[in-house]
Amino acid sequence: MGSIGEEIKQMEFWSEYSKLLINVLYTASWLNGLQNGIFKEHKLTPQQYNSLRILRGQYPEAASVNLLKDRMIDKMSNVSRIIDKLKAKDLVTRRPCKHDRRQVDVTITDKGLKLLETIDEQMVEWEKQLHSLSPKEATQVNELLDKWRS
Amino acid sequence: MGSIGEEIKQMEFWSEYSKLLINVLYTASWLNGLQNGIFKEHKLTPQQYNSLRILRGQYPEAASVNLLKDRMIDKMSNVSRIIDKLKAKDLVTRRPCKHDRRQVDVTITDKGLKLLETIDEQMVEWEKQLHSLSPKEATQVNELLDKWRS
DNA sequence: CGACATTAAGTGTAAAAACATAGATTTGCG
DNA sequence: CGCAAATCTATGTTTTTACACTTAATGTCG
Repeated sequence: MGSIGEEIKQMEFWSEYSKLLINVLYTASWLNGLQNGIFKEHKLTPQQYNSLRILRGQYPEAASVNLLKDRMIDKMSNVSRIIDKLKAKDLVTRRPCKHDRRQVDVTITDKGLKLLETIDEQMVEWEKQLHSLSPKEATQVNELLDKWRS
Repeated sequence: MGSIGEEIKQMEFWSEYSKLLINVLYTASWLNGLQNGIFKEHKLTPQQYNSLRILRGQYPEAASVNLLKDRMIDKMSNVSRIIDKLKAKDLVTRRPCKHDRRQVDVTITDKGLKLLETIDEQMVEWEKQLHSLSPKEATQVNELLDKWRS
């Protein structure tokens, strides 16, 4: 636990909402740090991984750059260049969309699917570290975060 | 609500922990996006803001670069350069520490304190948008996130 | 004291993010 | 149809991050 974690608990005079704000940002950063260990092994950035996951969700259909952008965790990403990197590693293909020549069809390759499978295995192991909440509690946080954003 | 938010709810076959992982990352990105609006007005990055907040917490004491690093939400930040930027705007001072000449004493200036006060006001207004949870629910999420990280 | 490990802060560099904008295509409407 | 607005992707540029390394100072232990 970092010192911020301690600090969050001590901010008695702050509103619960301020605490929640910082707590969520801090927890996300903590998760990112942990995940990066796995990503780095495969020379992927979190965003590249995120893109591949979305593309797998569409497979065997293609996804447009815009669809990717909409579904990315980080909306500000420059998807074109992320695709460039993935294409350079043969993890995706990119070809013009037939029905709308402005669009581009991005599809995950077998190599990309295989890489995700490998990472899946590691993720399953890694996620076991995160079971300090009961499934019920995890569900509860999920529901409350959804409600918060609504 | 972005499409990921919808998607999270639909991932019925995933473990609650996977959902929670993505949900926290997504919520943090959502919050960052909202906050950036305020920061940009004042030409601050989230990390510069974070540093200023920590320095205000220490005021009128100084903070070492290491103390800042430990308390930053994002641990990977290069604090030296963040301080450079803040110093260039006269929001902090930097002077050698007397007791340990390796260390540097970083202190928030009056200008920095004043800037934070301005931002505080905006934040209070902004945070009102985040009251779709009851205080009790906010407390609950805070407790559960703390437990999750432990 | 003196060699060696440790700690603190800063820097060089390549990669990635942020932001604005361009170029090409499609859409909608008079 | 024909033109303006909207949409989709890509690119140029600046700033920030990630990571390895350097320099300086302190701590440790013989």
